[in-house]
Amino acid sequence: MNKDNPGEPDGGGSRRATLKDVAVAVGVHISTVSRALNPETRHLITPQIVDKIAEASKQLGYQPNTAAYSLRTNRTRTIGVVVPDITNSIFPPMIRGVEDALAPLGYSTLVVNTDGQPEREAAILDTLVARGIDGLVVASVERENGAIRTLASRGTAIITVNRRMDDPAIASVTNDEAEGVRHMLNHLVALGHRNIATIAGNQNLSTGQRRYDAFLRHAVDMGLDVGPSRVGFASTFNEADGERCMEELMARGGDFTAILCANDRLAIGAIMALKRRGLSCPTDISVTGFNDMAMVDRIDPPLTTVRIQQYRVGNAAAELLLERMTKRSELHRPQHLVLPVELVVRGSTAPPAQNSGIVALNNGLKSERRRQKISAVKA
Amino acid sequence: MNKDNPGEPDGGGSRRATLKDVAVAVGVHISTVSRALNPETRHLITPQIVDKIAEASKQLGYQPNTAAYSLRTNRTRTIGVVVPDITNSIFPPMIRGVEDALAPLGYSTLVVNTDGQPEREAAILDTLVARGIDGLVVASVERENGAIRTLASRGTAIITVNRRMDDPAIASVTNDEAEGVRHMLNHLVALGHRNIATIAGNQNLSTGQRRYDAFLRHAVDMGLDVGPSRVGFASTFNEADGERCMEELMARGGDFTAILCANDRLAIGAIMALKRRGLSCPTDISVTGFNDMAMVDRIDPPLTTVRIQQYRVGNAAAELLLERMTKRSELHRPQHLVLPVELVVRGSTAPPAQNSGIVALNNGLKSERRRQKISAVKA
DNA sequence: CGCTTTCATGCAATCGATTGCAGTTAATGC
DNA sequence: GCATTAACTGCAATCGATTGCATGAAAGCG
Repeated sequence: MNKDNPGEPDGGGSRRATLKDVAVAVGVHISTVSRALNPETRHLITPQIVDKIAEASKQLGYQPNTAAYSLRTNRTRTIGVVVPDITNSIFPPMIRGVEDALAPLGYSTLVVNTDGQPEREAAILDTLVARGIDGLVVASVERENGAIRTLASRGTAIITVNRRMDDPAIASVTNDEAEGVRHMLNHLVALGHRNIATIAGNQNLSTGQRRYDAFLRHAVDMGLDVGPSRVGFASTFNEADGERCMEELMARGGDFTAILCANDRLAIGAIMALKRRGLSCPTDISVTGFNDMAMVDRIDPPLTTVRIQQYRVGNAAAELLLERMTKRSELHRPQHLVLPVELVVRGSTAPPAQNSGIVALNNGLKSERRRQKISAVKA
Repeated sequence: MNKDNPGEPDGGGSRRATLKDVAVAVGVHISTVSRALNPETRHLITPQIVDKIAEASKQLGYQPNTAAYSLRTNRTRTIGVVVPDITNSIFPPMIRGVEDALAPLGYSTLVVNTDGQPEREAAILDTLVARGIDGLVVASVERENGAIRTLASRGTAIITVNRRMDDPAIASVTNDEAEGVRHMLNHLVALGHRNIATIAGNQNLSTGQRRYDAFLRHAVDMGLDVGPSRVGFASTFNEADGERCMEELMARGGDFTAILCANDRLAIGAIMALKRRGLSCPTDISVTGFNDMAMVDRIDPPLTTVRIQQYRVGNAAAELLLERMTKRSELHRPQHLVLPVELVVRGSTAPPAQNSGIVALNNGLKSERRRQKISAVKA
């Protein structure tokens, strides 16, 4: 009486086997099959029957219908991963970190891009919750985000990764930005730099804000001069903005011998700006990055940077998320995991040259040097 | 009588509104609501009622339950994207190409990694079909793959992207490998190279095979000598294997002045091997890549390579897939789209030096040159 | 040997949508 | 003014699983 022919395991266009098919094959009720196939309820069924059901279900190639399962249980075993742009190479390792933790447990991952546009992000979050995702890993979040807050307050399991919100109620896994900046400043000072500029990132992002804060705090602690003429603000974490900021800083006088950039892409842009001006990194100016994204060890010059744990940050986020998705009974205390970072010294930093810095060069002579020095006076 | 309180649009832990909620709010049957909300069937309902329903549904924040929809219609509006490793930077642009084409139409994308392991791929494909995906974009496919073939023959919409199967029945969107290789050989010959080696990719992959075939064919056409001593085979498209192959080729004599690598990562490995040996690219040996993956324009030396259309290849695949998913009625003729490629000349290629090549150097003198020449004799 | 308890299984409701069919109402034709 | 048709809307089955409850049989007990 069945509309199609199940029974054969691999027929041409044959319907997928259902619980019912297995049930009639074995001669039991579908609820028995359901219980026998579910490890949680298997003990309710006579072992011999369980065996027969297992056999038949294998035979028929039975695979549970996800939609039916979701409809009934309200769980999809799907999570959403929201990134600004998968094309930005720091995100894929995070995504893999998430997937590798969750896939073995039967979860699938919906990956979506926001391009850093909050409105788009809001729309995307809507689609994801409409799809009934069990949890959300968000790498694109700004420091304040109403959509995320309402979702979280409604009980959706959410973890932000790499970035965090100001609201401490939203759990996060991030890197130790402050330590990274401190290490980097130490490194530069140890090389003899005293006049250090910075290209700060977008201050609406926790990464941008925290790295800049740390720069200010630690620079002062180390007795360095920081003034507005030594700070450029990038609105986007990309090469073009790095270039723009570097040019601005140079135009403003540029009495510095090193520049700490809030991430690798800004640093790359900064180096391009230097090159364009006929200056060289690190000979004239030391440039540092942050993140240690792929390939920055192979560029020219190899970038000195702070290595964040891109994969692990995603992996850890997935594990926290898992907790929140499963034992959603116990009320979730806010959780904030901060992973340690590591300084990676490469070729883009060097001791300040006798007469290095840009001031020297601003005053006319391109590749020649002058004596008027500010940098590395009495390191 | 309702278990929870819908009605308020944004309540605390309130249930999601269903068709039923909208129906009682308006005072019609749920089937009417369903039809009114579906553009296809909207015309069956009185306009005023449609308006009231639209109003109420907005008011209640109604969003259709995906699981219920899928269960009933057997369509999930979800597609699977299978890549070897999202961390490999040529894949993210393809994935974005797919997403950007499909997301506006309400499709979501499940991204999964195979790590190039066929067994893992098979298991992953199983999960995807178990989830009832409407279509599949596969970037990880080898030239022969039984799992894909059975899926396709059972009616699943499938497109392979970047790579293709030998079986012409499986639709694909790829790049013009042969043209890329031809352009590159032309470029090298124009520079004066006559002795050109190659590091071929995995021959189980269409990219590896086609690029190598093209190398052989066009090299012969151009009257170049190619012998076994000038061919290295990489089993994996990565830097380590490129390095290994380059070392082997050098150990074997290395009577060549340029080497064409089957992709950028192999080229990077080759350049590392040269550096390690104290040789320089392009002064001693010209090295070329394929793909133009991100950042190879910034490495040292900037890589001469063939630009494939990473984003467009994914984008086009999504569009073909869409056709196959929607009008699945008409029988699908095999489709193979091949996108044009472009030569990108950068710093890793140069005319052969007077006494360049490795033979010269193998015979003892490191950076010095000898007269015994094979290269660029009478170009 | 009869009664209670336990264990295994079946029954049927349910999740939230879609859709063929039936029924109602209104409109039209003559 | 009545019959016929058209236009809406409602009814109810259905998709495939899960699960509380009921029922049946077997086992234990006195």
